[in-house]
Amino acid sequence: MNQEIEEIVKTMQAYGKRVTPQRIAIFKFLRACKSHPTAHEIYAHVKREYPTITISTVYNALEMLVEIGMAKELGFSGLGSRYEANTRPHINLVCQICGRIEDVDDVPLMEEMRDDIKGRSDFEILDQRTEFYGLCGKCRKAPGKGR
Amino acid sequence: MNQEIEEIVKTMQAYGKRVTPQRIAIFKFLRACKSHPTAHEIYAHVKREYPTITISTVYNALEMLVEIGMAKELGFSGLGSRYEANTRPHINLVCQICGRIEDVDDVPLMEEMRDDIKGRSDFEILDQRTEFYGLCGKCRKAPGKGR
DNA sequence: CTGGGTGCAAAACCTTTGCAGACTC
DNA sequence: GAGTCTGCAAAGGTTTTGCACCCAG
Repeated sequence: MNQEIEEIVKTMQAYGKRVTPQRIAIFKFLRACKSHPTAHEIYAHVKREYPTITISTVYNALEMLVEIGMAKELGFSGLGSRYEANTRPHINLVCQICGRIEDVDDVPLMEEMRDDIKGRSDFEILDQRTEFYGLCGKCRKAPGKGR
Repeated sequence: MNQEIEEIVKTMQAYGKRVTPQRIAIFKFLRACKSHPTAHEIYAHVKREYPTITISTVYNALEMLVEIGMAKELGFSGLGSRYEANTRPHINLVCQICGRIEDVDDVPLMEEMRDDIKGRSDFEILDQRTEFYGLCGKCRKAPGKGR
């Protein structure tokens, strides 16, 4: 953990961003939490430690984390955005029943696809997002147990 | 065009949905429009032909189209959702300057990736979304000309 | 005719903005 | 100390909801 915190502190400083305890707390939660939380979920969690924090501070911090490349924002239909600290290219498996999101890392095909697109168009790729929607293992086995 | 309309009418009927002129107009626009419009853009366009239509009817129709598999909704951070009638698996290239979205069809790697994920996890894949973010050809050549 | 859809208004929700005071650097 | 960030309040924009009337089946 300390190592990760040092990394984020250095990155923030490199970008001229100020290191505040609220920002550290938000990042720590995002890093530890595998569930791709919404801004409100992050807010609810961090509020335990910093009861005076507001949602606007959370949005502010998240925007900054995305800007310096330490977080990613995933916009979904209607439900608002979810955030994740896994910034390496990976695939998200989104369960349509329980809403949970699993990561799948180390997918060499993602790079292949990137190269394929590069060869086909004059689009300059800077970032990517790959998602599969369906049913996670739990929800397949336990129908009707969703949110 | 008539063929496509017949197809959507049949599909709607198969799902027990009512076929209204507003819904046809919305679908026709979505089918013809390559720009992945927002609900408001669709509303603005269809309003020319049906001046009494409201945004809630548009949302209603779009929800139905997504439900019966004739349209897809792409949620983005903050800016609201965009809709498309291209329901085959494809890649979207999203320009971060001008906001335009290009489709890339016929990417066999998408299927390979699907199979790869199937082999790795017990997640049942029903749908997918693949996007690359960056600069489209025009915006690469003409910097500062964005929206 | 019957139920679903449209259109209207209002509400709900998420996110952004403006600003005074606090804190990092 | 200077300037950014926080916290508070309010606004903005998108999407949803409730309901009377209307129309497709």
